Amino acid sequence: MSGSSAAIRTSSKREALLDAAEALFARQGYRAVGIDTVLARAGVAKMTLYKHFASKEELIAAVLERRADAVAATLAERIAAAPGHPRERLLAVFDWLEEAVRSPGFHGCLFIKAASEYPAPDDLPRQAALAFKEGCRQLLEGLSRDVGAGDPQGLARQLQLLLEGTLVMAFLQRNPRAASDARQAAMALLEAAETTP
Amino acid sequence: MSGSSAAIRTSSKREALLDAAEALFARQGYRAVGIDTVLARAGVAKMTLYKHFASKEELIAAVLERRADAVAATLAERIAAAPGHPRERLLAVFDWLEEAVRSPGFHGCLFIKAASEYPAPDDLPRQAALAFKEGCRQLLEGLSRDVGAGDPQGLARQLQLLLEGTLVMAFLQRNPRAASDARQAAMALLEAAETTP
DNA sequence: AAAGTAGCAGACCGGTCTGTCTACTTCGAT
DNA sequence: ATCGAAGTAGACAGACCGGTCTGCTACTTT
Repeated sequence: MSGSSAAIRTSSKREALLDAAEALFARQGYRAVGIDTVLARAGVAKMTLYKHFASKEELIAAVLERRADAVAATLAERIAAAPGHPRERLLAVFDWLEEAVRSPGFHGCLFIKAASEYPAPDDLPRQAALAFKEGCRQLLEGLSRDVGAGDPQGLARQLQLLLEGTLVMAFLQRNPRAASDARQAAMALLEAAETTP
Repeated sequence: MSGSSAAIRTSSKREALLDAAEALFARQGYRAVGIDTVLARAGVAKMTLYKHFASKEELIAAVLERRADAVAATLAERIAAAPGHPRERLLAVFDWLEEAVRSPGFHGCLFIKAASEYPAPDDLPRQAALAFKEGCRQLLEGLSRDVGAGDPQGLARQLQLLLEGTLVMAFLQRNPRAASDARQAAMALLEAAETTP
């Protein structure tokens, strides 16, 4: 089995580590969870972890990158499945948000928390978080352009504030209501941006 | 000096500890900073810390409570100083936000980060964060009522999303632009809420 | 002057952290 | 059958953690 270094990148042990790490970090925080806890949950030996990742920080970064890809794929899917009207496609993002926040596995935004715990500019987790949020912004900007907003970049940034605010408040209050508030606010901003070119 | 327990609560050592802790926690995170680092910065002995606070977690909670009071006082002041029009008073909150986010001492919201690092429902820091954000919501609700919004509670929750989103994005991007986006979005939401009672 | 107290420095405790290393097993490919 | 890679268990290092405890100093109150 898997003798090449390409295979290492998709090793089942590697996936098990990422699964365990993501679940534990999401629930308890990054610094609060030790390597040994991750190993025990993944059923993997310590040396195997350090064969795949140079350090705990790189493990965290890998978790974030995998999660970023998963979110991007899900969002693309939802947008493609939405009715053709650009407005509906943009609102599909907020529909996804509502679902994400309602999910029992939701324990706050993995990226925001990562940046909170590794705040130095050159910390890997912070960089991964920044890259992900920039990707979200670009997605919203494209959708904003499609709806014909006068200032699609500005609208995208405003919508992102609603999105991030929802992630924070839903986590803090343990209550998904923020998501419907965000959707309603997004519609209002959308209307204002459409009529004010 | 200060022999009574009332005096202990305003001891200069206590203030020094809170000052040092707040500065260090804000910059590096709560779990990343050890007790000894706080002690060294405050110039205080370990036993003195544990005379004032039962644990590190209670120190953190005390930092958050003091900060909550300070923010509430500043906000009340700004609102009182704003022109009489209710709309201007509400926007004064966003003016404060812009200043807070522009300040060189800004390293993200102390409360959001506390909840990220101590996410269990019965963790003191999380509870302090929740209480503070609820206070913010109530403040916004009062101001929303004053401007004559049809649904002041809903508007307040929407505005809070913008606020929290700004704190997150300004921290992540190390860029205060989010604050002006939030202000602009707030004005749009305000207008929509005024005309749609 | 005497007594009490707030604060000091720093040793100390048990435990946990990340990361390294060794010796052994498992198993597929040759 | 054998060789080598991947993985395992677990000891180990060295640092650091939060928290406790013991003396000692200096000052305030009586």
